[in-house]
Amino acid sequence: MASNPYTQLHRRLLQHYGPQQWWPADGPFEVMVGAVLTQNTAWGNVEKAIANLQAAGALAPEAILSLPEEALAALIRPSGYFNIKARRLRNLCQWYQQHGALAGLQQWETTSLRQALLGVNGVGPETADDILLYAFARPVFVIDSYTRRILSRLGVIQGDEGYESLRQQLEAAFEGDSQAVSIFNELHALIVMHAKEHCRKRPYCEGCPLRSDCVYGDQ
DNA sequence: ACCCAGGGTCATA
DNA sequence: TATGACCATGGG
Repeated sequence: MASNPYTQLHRRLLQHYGPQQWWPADGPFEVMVGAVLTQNTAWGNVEKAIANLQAAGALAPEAILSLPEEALAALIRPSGYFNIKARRLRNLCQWYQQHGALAGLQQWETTSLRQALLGVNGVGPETADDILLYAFARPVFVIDSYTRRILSRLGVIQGDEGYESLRQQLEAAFEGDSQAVSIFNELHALIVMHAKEHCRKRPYCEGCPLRSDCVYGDQ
């Protein structure tokens, strides 16, 4: 297996934090719901919203679609942007049902599935890739602001690359690796873990695997 | 009181 | 194509 800055980052983070076993959800559909709800939102708030949906028996596409949008919005209120996200959840559920739910969608090729997801209003690149990787186990790397930040700080990237460009760069680094899905799964999760559990609380991560490379905050 | 969080869309130039 | 406004709750 090739050694490059990305495989090294994966190794360093994995050794320090251990396997993350993402996505924190019960099944593919719940992954999809979480992917929409977590848009620009702290995960803790998403958990509350999902708990509300669960308690209301609304953690299924039919249930969500049968709910008045206003009622749906009320349930997901803790996750913020609740009016917009209620509409986005509905869009996603409609799309999901129209294409034969999980069984139907699983048969699509990754590229087609990605394009179709991006066609849903409210599903952008990152949300689509969350769903592809964590709900459909496709070898797609999720680029988020943390990834951009860390790679930029490590000097691996410029920082102003477009989403597609970055994604393909990351995926190329693991080209031919039969464990790509598993590695992409872990690396994205580890990057988020690293950002959440360590660097946000301290300017310099004491004992963190990125050491002095890891500087959060401005500049 | 301020800042940010596991983004995305839409209107404008 | 490239900015800017907007969406909104909750924790540090």
